[in-house]
Amino acid sequence: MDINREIARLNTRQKEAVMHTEGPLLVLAGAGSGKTRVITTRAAYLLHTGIQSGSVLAVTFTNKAAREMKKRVLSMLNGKKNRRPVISTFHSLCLNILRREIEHLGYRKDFTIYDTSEQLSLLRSILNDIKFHDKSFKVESVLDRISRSKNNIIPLSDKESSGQDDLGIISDVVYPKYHEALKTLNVLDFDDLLLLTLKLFREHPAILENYMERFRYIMVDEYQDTNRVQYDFIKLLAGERKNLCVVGDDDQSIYGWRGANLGNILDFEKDFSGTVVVRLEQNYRSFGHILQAANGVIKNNKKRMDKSLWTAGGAGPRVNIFKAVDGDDEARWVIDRISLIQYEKRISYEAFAIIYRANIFSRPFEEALRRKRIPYSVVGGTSYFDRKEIKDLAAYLKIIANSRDDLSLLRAANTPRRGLGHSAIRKLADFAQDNSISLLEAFMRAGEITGLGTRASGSAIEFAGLISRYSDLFMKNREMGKVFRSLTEEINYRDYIYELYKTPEAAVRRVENLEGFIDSLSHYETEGKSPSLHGFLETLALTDLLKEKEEKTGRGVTLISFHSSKGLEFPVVFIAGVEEDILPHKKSMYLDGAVEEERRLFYVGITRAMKELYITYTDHRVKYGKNAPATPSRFLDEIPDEVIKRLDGTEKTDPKQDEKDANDFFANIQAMLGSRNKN
DNA sequence: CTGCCTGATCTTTTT
DNA sequence: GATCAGGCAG
Repeated sequence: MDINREIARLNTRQKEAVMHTEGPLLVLAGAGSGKTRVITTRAAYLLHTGIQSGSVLAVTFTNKAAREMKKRVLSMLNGKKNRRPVISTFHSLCLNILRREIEHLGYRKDFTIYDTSEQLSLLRSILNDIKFHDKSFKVESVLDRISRSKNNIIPLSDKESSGQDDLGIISDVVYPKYHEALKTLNVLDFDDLLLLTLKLFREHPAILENYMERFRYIMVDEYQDTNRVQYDFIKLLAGERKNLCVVGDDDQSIYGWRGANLGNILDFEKDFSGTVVVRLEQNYRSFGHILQAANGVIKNNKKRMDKSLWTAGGAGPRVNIFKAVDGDDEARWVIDRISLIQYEKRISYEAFAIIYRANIFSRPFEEALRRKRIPYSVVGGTSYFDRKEIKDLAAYLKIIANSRDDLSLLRAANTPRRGLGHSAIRKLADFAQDNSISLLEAFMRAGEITGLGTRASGSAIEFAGLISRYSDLFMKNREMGKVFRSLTEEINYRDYIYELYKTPEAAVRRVENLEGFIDSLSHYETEGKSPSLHGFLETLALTDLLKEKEEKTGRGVTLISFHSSKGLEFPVVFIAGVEEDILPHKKSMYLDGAVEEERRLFYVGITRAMKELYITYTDHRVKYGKNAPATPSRFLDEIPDEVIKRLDGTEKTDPKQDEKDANDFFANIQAMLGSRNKN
């Protein structure tokens, strides 16, 4: 594909964004306005104008976005493989920098990364150590506080108005201990990746200078989702040159609750003088009526940059609103409707999505779908619980890669059981402490520990031997997959699985996971340029291999939360449970600005729809076991009357309008089938 | 260790 | 009302 032809296909605004290469640029990209296309074309264009390969940096939040962009840029750069931008997530960009430079901060180079569950077990063990057993505090909330303070995003109101609450006090006590523990374990958490890179840049201007020289053109995707640390990092890297292009949509900022700072995008012009602002308002996704509904809703927000979506396409059918009796009725009605549309119009089930506020609402829809034997897939939820075997084996790999990771060592040492009980572990840990050595070294020297039984010390020594033997093998051997397989065989992990899971089906599934895990290592090894165990563990930490597989297998009707739906599109969308206390959520009503975020959520949901949009709510809904009356969401009133079609007899509809709607819909089936891949 | 009971909680999620 | 974590007894 030729870059000039690509540019010729853009609209005026998009072109403006692509061709404006020097100085700060803010691209306000409305939903469905071809945002990704602009970023990728811009990257390709920059390289085309002769800018050095590797000087163009595009930062995203998710691996999925990064992957998609790489693919598209690559296809535009056909024949010029030597020219390619750096496209990376915040986290993996920082990880790469730290791998190279972290010694300047007094850390070791061979660190490994802890995921959330490992952070939690570390915290639990710290709380145990300080004999803090107050069960009114959840470890999760302590971790949340620590993470917030690491990201420098605790709202002032927390510290000042409410004073220091109890959770804050305990978090303040635990934070330094947690930090210290990570350092001795030679481990970083996700927040550290960003935070330490920022620290590195601040404390070592020469290093920052290096990276500023390297990345001369910076682009940031989903800028409305950046937090304080990310903002500082980008600002520092952009330096005086300020060839910084940020792309985002303040109207789609829905992650304020986890630290995203809407101010970053709203104040961009102020922060970077001379900013050029380009608004992308032409929408290529949805019919006009859907956009009118979206515009009508979002314009009620005070904190936003004024803009409004439009389409060169048709108005399409009106937005359908249905009031159900209760939650079950709502689910039944939605599924009947899906069934009807799919039968009449011969569209595949993949064309439908049901969007809700909280994952718990998927339940009645799942049941109704199952009853009708309609295929579906639920996106999100916490399904990553059932991967114990992955965590077990990852613990082995982690202690092999990082001999200081005591926590992983403990997990590995007892799975499968190796006859090392509480007291033996206690003695080993004390010995390590007294001699200020790592736990693994203590295992090696278990023979020296007085009061440790011969059986226990034998076990410990044997385990330490196993780890060091495999450390060597992983270092030397080029076939890590094979080495790993022999490790799992040596520890009889398969037998352990069969022992653990009574039913054969469960055991078989686990064994499949085990096999899949080994395969993913082999696969990583053959794909990558210079594979290493550390590299594999990084991929594991920064990308969820299992989850990505699930995404691909996603079949049938999609059940999804507002949050997860961002960035996706579906021909026919149902938004369910549009009621007060659900949307806006009950807990958002007291928080300043939170209702506006709820409104954005609704806006995101509406703008997922390409051809048809259905909004449902109920008269009564079962809440906490009680059947309580429900009130339609205040946001419903914000949709202009003329684009609404009531399907519940609340309003008399003009039969002629109905016929017109049906015709519009029919006329667009072709488009619906052929336009899944926009842009 | 396992399984049962009790009580607390009931938004959203990526890396 | 359902679910899950943590406590406690066996």
